[in-house]
Amino acid sequence: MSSTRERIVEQADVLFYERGYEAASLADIAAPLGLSRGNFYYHFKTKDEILDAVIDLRLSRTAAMLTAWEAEGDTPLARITCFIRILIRNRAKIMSWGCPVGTLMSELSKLDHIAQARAAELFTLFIDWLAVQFRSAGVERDAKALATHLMGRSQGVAALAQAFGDDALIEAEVAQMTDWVTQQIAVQSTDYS
Amino acid sequence: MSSTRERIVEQADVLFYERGYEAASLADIAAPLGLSRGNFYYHFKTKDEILDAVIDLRLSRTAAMLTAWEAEGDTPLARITCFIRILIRNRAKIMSWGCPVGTLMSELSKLDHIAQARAAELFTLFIDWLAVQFRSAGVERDAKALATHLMGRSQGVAALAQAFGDDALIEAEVAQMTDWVTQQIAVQSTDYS
DNA sequence: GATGCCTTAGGACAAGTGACCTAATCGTCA
DNA sequence: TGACGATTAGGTCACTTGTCCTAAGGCATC
Repeated sequence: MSSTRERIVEQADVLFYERGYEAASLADIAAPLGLSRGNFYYHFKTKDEILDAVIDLRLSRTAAMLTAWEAEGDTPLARITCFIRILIRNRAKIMSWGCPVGTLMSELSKLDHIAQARAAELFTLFIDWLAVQFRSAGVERDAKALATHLMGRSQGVAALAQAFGDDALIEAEVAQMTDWVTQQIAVQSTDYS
Repeated sequence: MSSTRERIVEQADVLFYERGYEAASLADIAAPLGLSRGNFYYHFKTKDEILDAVIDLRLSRTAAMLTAWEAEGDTPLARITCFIRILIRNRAKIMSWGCPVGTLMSELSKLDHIAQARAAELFTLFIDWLAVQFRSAGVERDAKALATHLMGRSQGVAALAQAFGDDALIEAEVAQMTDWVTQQIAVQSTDYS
């Protein structure tokens, strides 16, 4: 039983990603749902409220994905690899519309939108989780910096993939990122073990 | 003597960067120039034509900057460092509005805009130039891949800087990128010299 | 001074936007 | 069945958008 409100949020989530927040109109969201444009006001007072709900949805989905990765990988390296490999798993979407987190952040920054800070939490969610993984791999000191670095690397790959639509580029960079993580964990554990 | 057309393009360049292509209206561009909105039609038939002119402007400015770097640095490493350090030189703008190239590409992708391909040339310009530098440093084989990698790294740093507005993050990553380049050049020249 | 071209102002236009209201419909419970 | 609250459709509102037209201004040349 998906309520109308939930369906609106899910459709908005898709269109905000594929077209951008501003370019996606309420009519665009309403049409595929078979809803009239006007009754949005019952569920949401403004378009910004829909954006808030979309960010909430993404935050909870991201959190769920991260906990799923905890179970999926039995070593820190395996879990971090789950993160890296979303670039490959979602490569088709990324080549078309970029990273959902990065492109939203970018647009909200230019609009000076209030939701900017909440959208940045999506980044924080990933980075904090990665830092936990690095720490559990024995990297205590630079865990946060390594996590941020990895997040940046994946953002960069997404940006270039979107620009060039290049499959091979993604795979090459993913391989490099995996090597880098392996090396970081190895170096640190020999240093401190 | 800057013609009205040139002033329009320069103002559009700024606003397309700070607000985005769609969000920047013709009225926004006309107002600070003291021009009436209507007479844009004399210089440009459509808004898309203004975008083309802006991309032309950016392409020529980028090309000029790259040749300036050729003269500025006397070693490949010094020249590549010029590239890396634009992240620091433009850090205030980057933290507010991201990378001009990356954010434009991202927006045009979502709009399925025809100019997308031409905007990607901005990336190519940088990458080709970087590849030349790597080659002249003795790195023959992977020059293109290293150049692309470096471009991606800087895109990632810009994305995170925009999200978090963090000065230290930029400096730390810039230092890492410089180290990485030094290492790549050193490794290759010992391999092949 | 008169001619003619380059340039500009100002407004009109249809289309689309988010916001908002009201009347009607639906399902549920008494 | 009747009533009531939750939900929706349909339409209006003021506003902004890019596009486009027309009349007038500016300015050099003859």
